[in-house]
Amino acid sequence: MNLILENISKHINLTLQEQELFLSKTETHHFKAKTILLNAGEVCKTSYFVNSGLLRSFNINDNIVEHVLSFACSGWWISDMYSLLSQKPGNLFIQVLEDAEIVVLSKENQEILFQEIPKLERFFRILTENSLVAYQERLMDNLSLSADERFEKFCSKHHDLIQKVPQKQIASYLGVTPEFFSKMKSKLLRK
Amino acid sequence: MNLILENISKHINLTLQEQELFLSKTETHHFKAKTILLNAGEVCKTSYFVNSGLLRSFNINDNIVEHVLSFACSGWWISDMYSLLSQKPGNLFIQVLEDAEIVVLSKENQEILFQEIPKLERFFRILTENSLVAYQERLMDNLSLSADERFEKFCSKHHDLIQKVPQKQIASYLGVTPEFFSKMKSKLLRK
DNA sequence: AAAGGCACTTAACCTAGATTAAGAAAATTA
DNA sequence: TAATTTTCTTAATCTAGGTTAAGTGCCTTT
Repeated sequence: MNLILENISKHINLTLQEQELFLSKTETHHFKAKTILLNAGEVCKTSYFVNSGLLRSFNINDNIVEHVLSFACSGWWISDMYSLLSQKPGNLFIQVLEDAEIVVLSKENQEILFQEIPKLERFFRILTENSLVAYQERLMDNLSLSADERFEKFCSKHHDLIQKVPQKQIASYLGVTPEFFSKMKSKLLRK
Repeated sequence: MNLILENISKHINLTLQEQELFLSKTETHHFKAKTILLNAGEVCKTSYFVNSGLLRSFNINDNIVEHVLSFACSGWWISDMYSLLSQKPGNLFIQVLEDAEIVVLSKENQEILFQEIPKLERFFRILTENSLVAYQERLMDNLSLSADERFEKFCSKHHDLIQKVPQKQIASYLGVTPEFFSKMKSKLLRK
């Protein structure tokens, strides 16, 4: 079965016609690793759902330091919510880290779908709620935990990503430098 | 006009009957400063909308250090989203900082309202979206800005709160100790 | 009005994590 | 396959921000 429909069906029930309508408003594309799907400074027009492969969103500070906001692998959505909602230029990049099959949903079509299938409003509300809770927790972790603790939590929560993501990007996600991350990791391994 | 209805009308249009129905499902209460509305470990059953006064949510680390997740003054909602959504015990406290008039909306009634007035689903989706965007930005700020920079940003964004909130709590919100905050503040004033 | 407790300040000292730099290993590309 | 670029490691040094502690002033509560 289709991954994105499976995903939706966890929260709301769509009829077969609604499922077809939904899919007809999306496009599925393949992208090579390193492809930039969204540049900082652009207005974000789409949400991306990952069928396979791996993506990340990040910004660049003072044209030097990258900070990873999120990773997205199979079954996850990714976008620049600020820019998508406000339709103003954002400061996030969205990049493919591993060759990926992506379902693309434009903002226009999303709004059409909200009209046609009001239940979808509920689905995206729930998605957004879960995302909000996750960001609140991550913020509190950054306020209250040491780098070690954040790393351990990341490991237990995102075991799948650790194999795939270059560690400098995990470092960035956790809020430490690659050098410190390396030091920390070898310290933890020695135990 | 009623503040909460005014608030809602910025995003969706309710008929007079719908407005009445909405209000009939809420309760308005007065609370004294220092009142705890929600304790860590409890399951959160309600959202709070602030008509007047000031609230905060925070957690306590290792039974010692408080970390402020959010403030809420007139016109803002506050709750423990994790606990409210999952109906599991949360780890946030919600506390009144200044005598407050609060509109209380129970989860049950919120769900009844979603049935009766499906448009409300849109309203709460938008609220949640805006909140998500704000937390993403705050997280990125914590990853990429120095304490000074976060403080300046806080000042320009929440000028109203600076007068009202004890500075040790602003320090906690920014992720620094009260001692360091005091040092930082006097350094900035000397300029 | 006194007493006790908070909130804030200041200062000395400490440490988690940053910076710089240089080499080794792995992955891309030609 | 070699050449080139990235990623990762290690180590020395540095600093933003933490900790501890002592003192001041301001609310509460009685």
